[in-house]
Amino acid sequence: METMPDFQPLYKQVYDVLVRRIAEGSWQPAEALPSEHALAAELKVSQGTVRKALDALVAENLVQRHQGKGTFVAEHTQEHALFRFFRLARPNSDGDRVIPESTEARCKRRVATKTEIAKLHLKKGEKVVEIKRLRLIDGDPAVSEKIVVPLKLFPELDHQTALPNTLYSLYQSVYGVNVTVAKEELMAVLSNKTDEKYMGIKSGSPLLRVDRVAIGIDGQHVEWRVSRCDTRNIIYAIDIS
Amino acid sequence: METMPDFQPLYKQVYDVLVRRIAEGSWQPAEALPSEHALAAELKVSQGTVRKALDALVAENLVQRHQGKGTFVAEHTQEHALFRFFRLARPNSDGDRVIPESTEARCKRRVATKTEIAKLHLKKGEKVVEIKRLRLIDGDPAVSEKIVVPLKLFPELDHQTALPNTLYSLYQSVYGVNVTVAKEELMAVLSNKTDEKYMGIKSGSPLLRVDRVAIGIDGQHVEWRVSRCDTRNIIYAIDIS
DNA sequence: CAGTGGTCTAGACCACTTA
DNA sequence: AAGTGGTCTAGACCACTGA
Repeated sequence: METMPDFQPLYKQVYDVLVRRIAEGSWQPAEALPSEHALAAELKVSQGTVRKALDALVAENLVQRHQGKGTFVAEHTQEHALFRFFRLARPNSDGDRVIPESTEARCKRRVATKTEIAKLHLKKGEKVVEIKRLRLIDGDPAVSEKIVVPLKLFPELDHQTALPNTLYSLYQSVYGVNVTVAKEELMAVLSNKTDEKYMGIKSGSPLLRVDRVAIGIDGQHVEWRVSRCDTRNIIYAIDIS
Repeated sequence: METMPDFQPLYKQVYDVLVRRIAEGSWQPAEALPSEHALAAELKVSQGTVRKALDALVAENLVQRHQGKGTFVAEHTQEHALFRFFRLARPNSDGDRVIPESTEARCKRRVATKTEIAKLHLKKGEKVVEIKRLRLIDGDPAVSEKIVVPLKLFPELDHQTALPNTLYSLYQSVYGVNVTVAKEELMAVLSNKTDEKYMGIKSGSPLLRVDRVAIGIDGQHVEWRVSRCDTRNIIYAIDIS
């Protein structure tokens, strides 16, 4: 194991190499990495050490292993890591998550408000794109979303045709922005005239207000999102473990 | 490694043994387990196998390792893992958690209702202890709690003098019950007469209702708890990462 | 210094997949 | 049958703690 400039554990070095290669796209999502033995031989370490590095990658959901088949770059574009950020479930569904279907969005481009400047760490006068849309569950209005993102991160986002049901995959594929972390604040509020108009809810009904700031891989504040949920149709489910 | 009735991997068997011993209280919280070598010798497996079992225990926060010192049963009695289960924060506090102080509790012992039988996986006619109490933040009512636990897990709980602010440490220290996992469902509701009476809230105000089932180390359903939060005083904060 | 956890190896064998 | 990941070992050495 010659040439060891750093003072990292070996498996950590192997881990770093693999992360870099995956980030560079050396292996396409859903295609297989070299076998553990092959990597061990190439990197001049033992299979156990490669294995430990891969364990970490699996824990972070960057790769998936399938016994007898191989190790694959995870495509967490779909389903997968998505449910980390969408924690809604039908009432009495024992926590099985659902993502309510979204309807046509209304987009606006404008200067950021004071609140938005604070939430997204913007400069005064910076522009944002605001997206409003409704989500349905079984055809009934369940969630109204207001999404605000910095225009500079997502140029022309407001001119995108047909926004996907979950924006985070669009952020990643079109703009190269990876949302990795989010901070949410939940509170109960009463529905107002707007809710009444768009969601068809009696005003004065209770709504669950979810205020989320999504944060990117470099710590940038990527998105501010306020969801107002009618918890008769959908609840917010959390597994603490 | 004789006598191997099951078909579990060795490290999993070791893991199970250790979990059982921790659950039985063979080692008190905050005291050290035998060393990896000692466990390996006793259980007739290699140190690496013990290590892998311990890795799993660490991942679940049941034990903590300290290089050079030893491996310790986690005491998530204090501060520590406690905030895993108490995710309340002051509004605009940037997610810094607080645990509102609890006031005098009202205890009752009675037969479980249908809902409680379902939530806690009880048998018909089984007895439960119901605890109701209010939590204050800066002297103002913030959360009302209804806690229901099986009497058989916590005999005489209703006669305990002075329940602690956080019950989970009592469950652990007095009854040897470790809460490791919880499932929560959040929804918005309107306050009712009872809320009005105890929390001094106008009826018709929005409340955040948190429905939690706490689950023990062996998967037992340990506690059902419904908290009703006045989110003007306190919000529910989540870090997704 | 002895004792603990942390890393690493080389090689063995098992379980699963695919051809 | 060959190739993959999954488990397991015995023993080595390193890094940290505390007497």
